[in-house]
Amino acid sequence: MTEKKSRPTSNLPTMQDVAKLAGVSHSTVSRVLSQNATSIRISEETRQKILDAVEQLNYQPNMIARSLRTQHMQMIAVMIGDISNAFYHPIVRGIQDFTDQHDYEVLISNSDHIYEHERRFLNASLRRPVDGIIMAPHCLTSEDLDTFIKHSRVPIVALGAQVDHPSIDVVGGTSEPATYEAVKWLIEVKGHRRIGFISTLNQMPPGPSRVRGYMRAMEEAGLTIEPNFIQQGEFTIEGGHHGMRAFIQHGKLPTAIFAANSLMAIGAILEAKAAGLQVPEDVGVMGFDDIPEATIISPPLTIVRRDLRQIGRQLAEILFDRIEGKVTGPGRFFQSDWKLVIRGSI
Amino acid sequence: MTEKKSRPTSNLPTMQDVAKLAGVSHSTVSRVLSQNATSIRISEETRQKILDAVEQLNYQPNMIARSLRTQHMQMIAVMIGDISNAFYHPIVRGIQDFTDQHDYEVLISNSDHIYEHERRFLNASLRRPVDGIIMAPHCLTSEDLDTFIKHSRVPIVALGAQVDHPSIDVVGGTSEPATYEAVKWLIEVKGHRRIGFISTLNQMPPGPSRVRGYMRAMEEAGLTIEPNFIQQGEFTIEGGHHGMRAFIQHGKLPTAIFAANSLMAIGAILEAKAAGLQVPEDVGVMGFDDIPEATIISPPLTIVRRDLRQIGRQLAEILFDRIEGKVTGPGRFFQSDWKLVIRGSI
DNA sequence: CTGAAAGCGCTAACAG
DNA sequence: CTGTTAGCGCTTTCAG
Repeated sequence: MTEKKSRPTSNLPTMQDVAKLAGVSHSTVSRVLSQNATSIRISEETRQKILDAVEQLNYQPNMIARSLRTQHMQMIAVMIGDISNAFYHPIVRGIQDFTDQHDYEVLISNSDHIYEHERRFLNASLRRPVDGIIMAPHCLTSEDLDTFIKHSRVPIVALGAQVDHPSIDVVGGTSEPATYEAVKWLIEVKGHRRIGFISTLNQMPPGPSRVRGYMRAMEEAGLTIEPNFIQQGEFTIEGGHHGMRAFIQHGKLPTAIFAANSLMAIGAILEAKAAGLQVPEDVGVMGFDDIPEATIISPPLTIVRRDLRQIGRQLAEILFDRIEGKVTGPGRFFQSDWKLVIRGSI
Repeated sequence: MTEKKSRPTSNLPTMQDVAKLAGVSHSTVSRVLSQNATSIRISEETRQKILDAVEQLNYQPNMIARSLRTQHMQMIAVMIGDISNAFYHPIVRGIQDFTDQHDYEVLISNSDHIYEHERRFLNASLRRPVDGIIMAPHCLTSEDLDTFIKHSRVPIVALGAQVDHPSIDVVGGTSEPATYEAVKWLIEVKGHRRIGFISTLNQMPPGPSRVRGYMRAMEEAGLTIEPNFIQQGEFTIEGGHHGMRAFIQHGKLPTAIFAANSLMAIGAILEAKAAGLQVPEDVGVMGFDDIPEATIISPPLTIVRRDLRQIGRQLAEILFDRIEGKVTGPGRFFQSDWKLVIRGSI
């Protein structure tokens, strides 16, 4: 009844309110507030009036309206596999280190390594146009990505070497060489000859590359990979349980087991200990990636370490190169560093 | 040069494109696409034409434009303390269980328990108007929240009993009673009399409530809390190291130590073992909240368990009650359930 | 049942 | 230096 204007969709002050209070036009307010280095200058007097009004009303520009106009959201979307997996935490942190500095927001999705979720993520990023995408794709085919790219110009950076698309930047490529080096170290330095491997056996990254690294090292050393040397397990603690159980049931235990990630390695150790085995005396275990759990488990896990937070920062940096137009052209590839961290588990 | 229209801000098809292709007006397209149960009906023929055009162009409505119009984003903001803390993972998952179903997006921020970050979060939620907020506030004062609420109608649900604001829903209230029960159990069932406690000593939740629960149980049992029984430590593994080290250096070790969260409990166990102590023989340790690390550590941790994923779902549900207008009025309070899970560490 | 037209709040020419 | 104006892409009256 007392309403005068149309529906007051929100009680937030708008630029108009600020303008009215300051006695100027809304575009002047806009100019003061978005002080992009346009050579235009505003008289110190009006500027101050406006700033006062802003203060008084606690005005905050509406990002939706701004986005609609400028066609960018100040927001990137990040798809990780699983928020519960500590592997992703430093990566997300690294990304946020960067986006915080650039005043961008981060939308996080879990794919759970499910194809449908990965597709949904892509579509959501289309509908709610984000300025860039960082993803750790697992199931997405090159075609999916292709279709997406055709429909949208949003730059994408992928984590993991598996995405093979000419206009997607990729950070990764550590899986094969790092696994190779690690297994080689197991053979040459630690003297193991019967080395087992736990990984998923499907085609989803990073399983295949790590298996390849393992096989290359074994073959180069002239070691035979016995049929039961490669056991199946998901990239979780349970996967590790499962893999180790399979080894134990087979009877002829390898002397060392390389697990394709550290969660599996931990599961494997837990399972071995539960079965009354000593680690590393009866069987050594090695993992991939340094997660906090690696030093909680006893014995602490020997692992391949990458600087995950740095990788996160790098992902963001690479993405922003494109968002800001500093880089155009075909997708680039960045290989991460890694090193062995030797602890007690092998 | 070949451009006809103004700048093609994006190559995404718009509703106009669909309309043109289908030979109708864009408002008709809108009506077909946002099939809100308005009694208005569209002829099956036009509808099909439009749907075909949508399909052909792979059209996805632009959420920014829609949001500007409808004044809601289909998005909620979640502020957690720290993405690396496993405590938050099932909570975030629970929230996403709910939002996925309702087709809402989730914006995640870490506060790192830093006041400035918490304020920034609130302001960001104002600028980019989200439809609702779920937060685990640590440093924010009631005044901060008050100011925020005055400026915005966005509903807020807080995790933890510490927020005392009449229009914020709260889920929590487990800290004091659960700690009390746990310590009581330590005394009555396990027969401990010298029980230590590790927590932060500042006023930031959930420290104080847990300390209170501990003190109440001790006092009720007529047990004296010796000066060195309460040790300082952050809510991290390092905090636990630190606390346990303090106990050890003091010489007179309690027989049992309750750590205000499980990360600290793990740090404490690690430190005790490093010092050559046996857990639980020399000193028992108990934690708060069931995180995966609790069963990786040896001995596995005895803890207070809450159904964190369920709490996440509940948070979202409570929030949506308000987003959808099903609930209005003063803030409600929801107490979570908990129970003791007895494992090897005490 | 469908089209025309009016904005949501903001930015960015274009005039003055 | 500042105001006027024209949209960004969509939803939603209001006419027809």
